[in-house]
Amino acid sequence: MSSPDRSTRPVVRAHDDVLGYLLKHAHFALEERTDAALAPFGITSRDLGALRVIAGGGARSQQDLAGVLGVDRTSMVALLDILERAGVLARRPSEQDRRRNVVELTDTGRELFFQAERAALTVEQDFTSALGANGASELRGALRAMLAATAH
Amino acid sequence: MSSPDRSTRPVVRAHDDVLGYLLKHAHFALEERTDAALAPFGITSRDLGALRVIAGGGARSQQDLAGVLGVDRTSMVALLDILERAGVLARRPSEQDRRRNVVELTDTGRELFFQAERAALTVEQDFTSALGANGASELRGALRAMLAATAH
DNA sequence: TATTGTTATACTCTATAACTATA
DNA sequence: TATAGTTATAGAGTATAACAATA
Repeated sequence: MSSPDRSTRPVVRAHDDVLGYLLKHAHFALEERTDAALAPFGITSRDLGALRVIAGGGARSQQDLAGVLGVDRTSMVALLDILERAGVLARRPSEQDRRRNVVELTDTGRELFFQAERAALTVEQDFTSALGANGASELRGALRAMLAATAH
Repeated sequence: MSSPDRSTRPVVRAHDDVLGYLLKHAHFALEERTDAALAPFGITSRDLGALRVIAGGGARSQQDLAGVLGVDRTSMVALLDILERAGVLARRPSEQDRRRNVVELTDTGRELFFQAERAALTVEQDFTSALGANGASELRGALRAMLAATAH
């Protein structure tokens, strides 16, 4: 009845109504905690992402790996340098195409990966504990659905 | 019976099982689309975030504003410089404390904000359209709940 | 002496271009 | 000629330190 403008033109949105804000800060908070949990292992959450792809056999070369991780191939070099120097992984030229580097985890690297992954998983579970039993998987499902629907 | 390891030590997770990956890419995709939709207005999604806080009256000084947005006060200067030069907002010394700058939207700035916000909202709605009627608000609720529970 | 806004500087991260070795 | 890895360089973004005005 009065103030029809209230419903026509909404008031300024609060921060936590803005999806971009929520996604950004949720990601930031989770990454912060994950990095803290991974610090004892001497790796970051980004390193763990690379190790996960390598461990899963999802990349046949450094360039593949860079593509999957969404980083430049030149950035990949330094990232692998550090992990190789730490004895976590090893590079060797591919036998099919000697221009390519096959990247593999060392034995200690594989062990490190599984321990670090377990630590990261614990952080995730703690992070989503407020969502209840099904909430976490529903959240993942929603995010997956959005990404799938908007993939160009 | 065979391969009990399969259930004890899970196989390497797929990318889209990792919450951090999902949050990061969802945020990135949304920001990309929002920035594209805001380009005709000459602002970015970060600018819009600042305009939203200013329009909502949620900051009493540049430092306040920087704090709310989670950026450094020195980074705030350049951001406001651009928007002020564009005639979107104006700075004036506070009457209570002349060290502080009160930041306010100009008339054209307020109009720009509402139009840009409407465009951003359309992008959000399109982005979450795969989630159905309640899905989007459930997603926001889940993200809000996580952030609230993990706020230190 | 402490604080706000500002500037100058340094540092990090990433992207671009050029080089090598292989194909 | 084209591609994979590497290196060197430059650019954007951000943080750190120092300065002027005000409290």
